[in-house]
Amino acid sequence: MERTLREILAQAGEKLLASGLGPIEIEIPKEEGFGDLSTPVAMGLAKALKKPPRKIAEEFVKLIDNKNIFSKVEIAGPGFINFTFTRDFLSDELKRLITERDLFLTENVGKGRRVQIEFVSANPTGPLHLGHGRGAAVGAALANLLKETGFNIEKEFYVNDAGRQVRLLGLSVFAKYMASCGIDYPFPEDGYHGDYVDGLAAEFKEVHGDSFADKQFDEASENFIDFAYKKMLALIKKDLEDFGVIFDTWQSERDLYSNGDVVQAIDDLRVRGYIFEHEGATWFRSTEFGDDKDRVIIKKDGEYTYFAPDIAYHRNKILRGFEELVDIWGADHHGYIPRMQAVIQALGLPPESLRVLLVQLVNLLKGGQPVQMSKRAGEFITLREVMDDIGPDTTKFLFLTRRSDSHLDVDIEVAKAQSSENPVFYVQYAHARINSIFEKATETDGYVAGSQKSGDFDGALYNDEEMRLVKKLLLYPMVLRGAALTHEPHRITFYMQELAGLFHPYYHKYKVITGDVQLTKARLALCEAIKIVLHHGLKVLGVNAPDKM
RNA sequence: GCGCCUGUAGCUCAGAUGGAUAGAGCAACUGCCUUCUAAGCAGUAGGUCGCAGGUUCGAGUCCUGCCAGGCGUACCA
Repeated sequence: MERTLREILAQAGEKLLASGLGPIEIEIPKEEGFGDLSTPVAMGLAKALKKPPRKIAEEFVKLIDNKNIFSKVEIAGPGFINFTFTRDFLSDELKRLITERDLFLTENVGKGRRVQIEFVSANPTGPLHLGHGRGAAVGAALANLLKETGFNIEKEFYVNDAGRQVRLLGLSVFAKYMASCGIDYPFPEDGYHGDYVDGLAAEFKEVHGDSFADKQFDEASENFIDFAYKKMLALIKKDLEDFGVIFDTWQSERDLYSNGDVVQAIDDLRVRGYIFEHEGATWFRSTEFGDDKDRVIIKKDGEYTYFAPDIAYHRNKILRGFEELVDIWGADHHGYIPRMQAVIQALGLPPESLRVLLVQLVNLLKGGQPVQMSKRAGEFITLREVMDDIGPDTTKFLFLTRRSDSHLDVDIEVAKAQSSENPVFYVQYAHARINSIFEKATETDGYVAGSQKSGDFDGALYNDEEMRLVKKLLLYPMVLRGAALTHEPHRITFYMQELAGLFHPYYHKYKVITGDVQLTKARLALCEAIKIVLHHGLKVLGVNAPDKM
């Protein structure tokens, strides 16, 4: 529907102005009286053409072809052009939706462009918490969105298996292990305190006995670090799998060092003239690209800062051939965006090659009271706990009903209590109900199972409520496209709720299966179309579309 | 101090690239199950879009200042 209008308007635009108008804005009017779709294009041209908007709108309307698909083209308000489609056109579109299915719902805007989405990338030093879960839900949904709109997507988890944090984990486990061997060993000041650390120490002892009891940490560090972070990584992987989030690749930070990527990346920047030495340290001149200050990448003591492997990692992504990089970070890392953007530009790429999506941390409440979370003290609610309590579908939906950069309060008590009246069930229920109708229809004489898929029905039989549903369905491709281009999966969530919100009252008011064969066929077709769209939307969100509930 | 994000109904949040009379869910109250699923439906309410200016045909949306909350501002990760 919107696609057709977009083409028609573009043609008219070329006639109006030889240079064309560029992308023409198409809106969904707030009121039904304003037509099915609308464009404010004339108002935007008023200044350039030095004519009143309504006058421009009139001229524009004259240039529009294919008028037969509109039942009304109206100039309204300050200069809106409102389009109302004919029933025949809408009915044909619905038939296409039913027969072409996903092909009709999706539009190839990506044209196979290679995009990598890196998300979660939690340190393998403990279980995933709720914030990671939110990142996982958003990243997976975004990946689905972009896949459905023609992008070539790879999902990657960056494993911070080098550096201070995993070392600290190893040391924490070492201390607990020593204690369990009856040896007094000081627990590291910034060590990890969670129960899982005790678990790791116990497991280690089970495997190795007390054969390490006479060792210093420096002698045994690799044993402990490797053992601990690999266990944690396996746990993270399992949590994500159970959450329904599967990664294509897992990139190890250690490999960046052993491959020589880190050294090469710095050499590369040096050749390009963005590296300098100052007070014994090696710096990256990020101010060249708008960062507040230059950044150290090799410290006075010869150690790399965390920034060095990050540079190498992003360079590595580019060398792998990705045309666009999406990083999903916790909002507390927003301060790193300028320096990462500087890296991208220093490597010769346009700044828009890297898009950083910030996911706000999740604020956890328990019965209205904030729960203090501290990873170091081992006090935090894990994704696992919430997922086990309210289920992966509800958890994901919850994370996806809000813009990713908005603060999110999750009251764990409320989330549990509301598990049966959560919006996700509202949407899933619509899907299940339609399936139930189909089951009933196949039992009824005259309706062969799946016959509604042929698109053989008479759209003229639809009443107002049904036409409203038809139009809503035909807007889905536009919503999907918009959500993909803006990287905003929550738009799909809202659309899903709106669609279900039209279907349930309709279901309640009208019987689909009636004595009238033609009417029944038409209604089954409409239900089929709704089911197709619900299924597609839920798939994008990573949520199940159950046939029974 | 400086930078980024947020401020919309009692609560949680949408609001599309600057468009027409600012929306939904939850919570509250009242009704509806011999019917294709009551995880549903129908009805009832709520607003100085943080405050003050500005830009223009038009501002919740853009700009400036202020207020409030969060985060960041390391040769930590």
